[in-house]
Amino acid sequence: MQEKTRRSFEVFKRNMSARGLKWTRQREIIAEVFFDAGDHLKVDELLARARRLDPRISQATVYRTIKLLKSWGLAEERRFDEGQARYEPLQEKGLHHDHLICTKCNRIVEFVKQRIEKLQHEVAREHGFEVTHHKLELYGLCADCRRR
Amino acid sequence: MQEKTRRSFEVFKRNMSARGLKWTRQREIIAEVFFDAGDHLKVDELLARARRLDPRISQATVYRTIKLLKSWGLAEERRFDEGQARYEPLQEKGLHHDHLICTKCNRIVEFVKQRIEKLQHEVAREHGFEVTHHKLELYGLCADCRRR
DNA sequence: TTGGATGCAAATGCTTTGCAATCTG
DNA sequence: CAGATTGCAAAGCATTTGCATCCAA
Repeated sequence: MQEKTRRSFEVFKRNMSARGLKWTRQREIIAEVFFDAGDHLKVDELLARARRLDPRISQATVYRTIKLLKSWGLAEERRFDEGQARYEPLQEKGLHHDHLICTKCNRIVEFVKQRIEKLQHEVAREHGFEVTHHKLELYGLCADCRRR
Repeated sequence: MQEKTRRSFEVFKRNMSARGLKWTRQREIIAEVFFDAGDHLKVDELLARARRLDPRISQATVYRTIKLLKSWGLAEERRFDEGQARYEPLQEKGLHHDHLICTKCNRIVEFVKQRIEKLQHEVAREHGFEVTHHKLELYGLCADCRRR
């Protein structure tokens, strides 16, 4: 298990006991797989990886566990232009990032651009809005796919 | 019917005959309601309005008509943080805009910010990407809801 | 007349939920 | 042991589709 996985893992575990919830084999496996992946996994991918460690894990449990992770700020749901949602481990708060998505190979690259965030707040202010969160997705071809 | 509605309406009609498709009562009503609304309608809202003009129109036909509108660049599908998609009439090409969405009253405000678009291309270039389209949504409270 | 269009209901794909059986604290 | 959790299958939603009927060209 990677170091950052361990940290998130512990937070998850602590949240469980703090709320009188139970620490089960399923939750342990799902959390480990999820935090270790670091990727933008879909539920079926997460389920497949979890089942390598224990074939009896059900899809329902994966959905239920993700819901807990989301509610405690440990996971974020992303909906790109696909049918299913993807989930991504959230490390420390405040480090918001956005995504570049290759429409050919589905590669997902994260980026941070302070100046864009600033301009967003500027736009919001002009319209009297107070922004709580935002979504910025850039779709196109990645370097590899452009060459082909 | 508004003037801009009429223009889109004619483009739609011309596309029909040019492709050997038929101009039906349903398509006429759905297109008129859609272009006149100018808003970000959900399918059930569009259906309700269409049924005021003809109660027999089916949901399936609304979905099928929207699919045509999308494929000809006359409608754009938007997926904010809701279950259902919203559709918006697309006037002339090239005038891209983004959205501010009030999480309390669901008001949707459109905006254009050239400098953000520029920065997006800059980010893409840094990562070797070639952007074809993007999605920028700012969620928060609108001026009215902030006061309350 | 005839192939496209419609309405209906059934089918989909993703996600959620009810419930009996099974575990954890 | 009580109450939380799980697996399973059924239910929910938004959207799509098969098919018999209908209609525009």
